[in-house]
Amino acid sequence: MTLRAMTDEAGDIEMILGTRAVVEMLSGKWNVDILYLLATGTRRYSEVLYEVGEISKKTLTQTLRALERDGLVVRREIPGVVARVEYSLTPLGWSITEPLMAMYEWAARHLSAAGRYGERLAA
Amino acid sequence: MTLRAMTDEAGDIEMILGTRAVVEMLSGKWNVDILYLLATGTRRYSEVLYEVGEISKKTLTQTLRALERDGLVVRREIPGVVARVEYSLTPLGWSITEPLMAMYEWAARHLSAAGRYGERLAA
DNA sequence: CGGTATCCAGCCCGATACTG
DNA sequence: CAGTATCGGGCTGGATACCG
Repeated sequence: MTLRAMTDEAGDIEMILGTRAVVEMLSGKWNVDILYLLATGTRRYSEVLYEVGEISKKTLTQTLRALERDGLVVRREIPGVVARVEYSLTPLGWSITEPLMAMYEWAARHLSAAGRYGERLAA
Repeated sequence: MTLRAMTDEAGDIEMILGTRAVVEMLSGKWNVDILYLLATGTRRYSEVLYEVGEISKKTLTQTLRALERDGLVVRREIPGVVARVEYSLTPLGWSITEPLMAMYEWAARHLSAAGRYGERLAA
């Protein structure tokens, strides 16, 4: 669907609000990383901490809580002697991989050729 | 294309970097608004200032410069007695409306049903 | 193990005032 | 008209230490 066809049937304001909402859900230094990680399977807190890299525990908790509030991630406590928590994508979380793919494909077609996102983030 | 098919042929790191790059280009309070505005046609600085709403001149200039550095927007000075500058989308700027549409469509399908976009969702 | 509590630096963004 | 200069508040994210 094109932008033009879109603007004909949806108010520009709704488009702005909707798009902004998605961008905000994905904004933050680690949101995309965590979403992609959980898309490869459920992880425990400490696994996310280790696999994401240099993220601090505070920031990890903050980010996971935000993703949870947005309905993209579920937090599940596993009963036991020691604390054990698992995080995984919700159906909504899975569905957002579609726009995520659209973004990646766009970047691959328009940015990677120019080597334009190599310096954006050193992970 | 699915996430799974994607991860098979592209490194996870490239996916993260590419997606992050797009999110960063769109992050910021006014980026999406300005992109959608310019998608409806070229505007002068003062027109953008008025049509976007409560944005300050400083922030508008900052945002336009950032979009320009990212190659999404062109700035053109029109010779004349008084200063006059026009902003419009580049081909790259036009092309990014595709992921933008993907985000809006996702929001329309998954978020608008739950009410306002500002609200959080239940899992 | 899976978090909180605290402190703190940096940046994003706005308000206001001034300029070629 | 299209900015820049300056000031400052608020939020984000990291460092470190502590806890059930």
